[in-house]
Amino acid sequence: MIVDARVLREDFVPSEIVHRHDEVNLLSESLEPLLSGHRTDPAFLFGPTGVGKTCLARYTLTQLREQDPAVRVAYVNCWQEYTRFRVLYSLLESIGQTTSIHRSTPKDELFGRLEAAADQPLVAVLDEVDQLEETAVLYDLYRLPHVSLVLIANREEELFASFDDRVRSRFHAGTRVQFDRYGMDELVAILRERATQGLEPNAVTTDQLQTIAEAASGDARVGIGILRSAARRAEQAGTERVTATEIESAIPDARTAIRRKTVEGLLEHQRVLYDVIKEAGEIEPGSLYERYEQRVDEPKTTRTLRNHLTKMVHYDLIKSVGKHRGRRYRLVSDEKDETS
DNA sequence: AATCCACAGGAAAAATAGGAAT
DNA sequence: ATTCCTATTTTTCCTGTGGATT
Repeated sequence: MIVDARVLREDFVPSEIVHRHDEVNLLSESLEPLLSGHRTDPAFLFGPTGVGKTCLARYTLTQLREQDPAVRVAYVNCWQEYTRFRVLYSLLESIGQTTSIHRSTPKDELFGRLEAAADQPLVAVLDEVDQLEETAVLYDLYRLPHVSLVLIANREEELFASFDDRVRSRFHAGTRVQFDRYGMDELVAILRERATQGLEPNAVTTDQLQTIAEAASGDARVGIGILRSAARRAEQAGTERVTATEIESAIPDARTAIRRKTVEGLLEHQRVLYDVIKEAGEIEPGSLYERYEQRVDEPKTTRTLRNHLTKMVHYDLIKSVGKHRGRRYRLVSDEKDETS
């Protein structure tokens, strides 16, 4: 059933990009100065989740490296690496300069090393850059002449709103590539590509891919997740073809799997908060804090709970409705994704 | 309309952590 | 083992906001 499982992973980068030729061209044009040894203006990739921003960045940069292997590429996900230290560390890591760096190395030391590695140009791809808490690091990187930036985020306005003035004025220049939601047939084509590479021939029909694409509503990540999950079920059952019921049951899988993963990654105290909210359905902050304190040996202050809560809102696990006095917390509703 | 006050969230201080240097 | 150093997390202190209450 499954021939090549890698193809169905969401971080898989296909050898050919479907339906995004204009975007590829825009990005590679903006990176062109690197081939003649110049730095580039920062490039921005904007668009909702699952429209291929990350995938396209990876693809374009591997192509660039084929033309000029001297260019180094570092890929940083700012969701996990959201401090200045971690971003710099992560960049050094990918150019192999991380030896003898430890917890007590000052940030300036990290910056200095990056500065010293000017012999080869470096393209730093900062994914989910709107999650970055210390945007000052962007200014740092901007000052390095051998570092070129590719910034990936959902929306331009929100990204720039989080910048401080220094950063904002520097980043006004640069190429912007806007990604739109995939249309139904585009998504089907993408899924078809994955199916022919990853599954046995005729494992899924185009009609079935259509169903998946509809359920994914333009989000390729979700679509591929559904396909993967359905294929796994089919393999478990030992059949040669995916059945309609396998697809039906794979649809909720894809969404809950993502959530379960993030819930597992929560800290213990955050988990308690999550559980309390889950049990209550909807709860006002006051009694949320109360119940939390009853459940935990050494409760944290309400201030840090508030920090945890805003983080969990970021993770899209919970939602806060209302402001100030009348605020309530609840789990983010499963069903529909409202357009953000 | 005026006043509470429950809450959010910023800033800065303080506690914690953990590797390095001695 | 002890001290030092810095990133990170938690607490303390605080201000502003807008819904609730009178």
